[in-house]
Amino acid sequence: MAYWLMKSEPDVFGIDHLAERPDQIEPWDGVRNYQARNMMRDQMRPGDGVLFYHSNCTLPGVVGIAEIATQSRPDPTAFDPEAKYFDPKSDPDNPRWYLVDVRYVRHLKRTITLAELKEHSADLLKDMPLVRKGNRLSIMPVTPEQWNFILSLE
DNA sequence: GCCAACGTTGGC
DNA sequence: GCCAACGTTGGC
Repeated sequence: MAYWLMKSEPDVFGIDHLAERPDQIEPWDGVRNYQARNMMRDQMRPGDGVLFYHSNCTLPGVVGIAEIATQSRPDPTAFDPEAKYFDPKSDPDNPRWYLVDVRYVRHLKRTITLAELKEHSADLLKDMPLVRKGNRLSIMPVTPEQWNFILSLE
């Protein structure tokens, strides 16, 4: 079982939206970055743990825990000309983009802020892309050590 | 294959 | 709203 961190903008789709979904599950569509795609397509497995991160907001940070609910499958929004993330270069016979379903587990008791996590960017979290300047990766692997450490801050 | 231009992310 | 950092695109 592996661990991940997944970013989302709370104004668009935050942890509260996930918790309020029927079955508390949501397809993680719209990812259009190859590194992030490869992780979803090739490495994520049902049951993997997810740190749910809020980005582009007043208090960026880890706000909850989710889990991977399904194996990856092609992202249908890439084939839909009406969809925001339509990609004419993605062919149903040879899909370019993939998604997994994400299931809500729980809110954290408080937000573990990016500022707090950055305090550990020289030691415990030094290999985590999240705490590096200019990082834009929306999905990243988390080691068991990082997972345990971050949640110990709760 | 190089690289400038462009668009997006996301903290602040 | 600003802007640094970065990924992608497309001309050559």
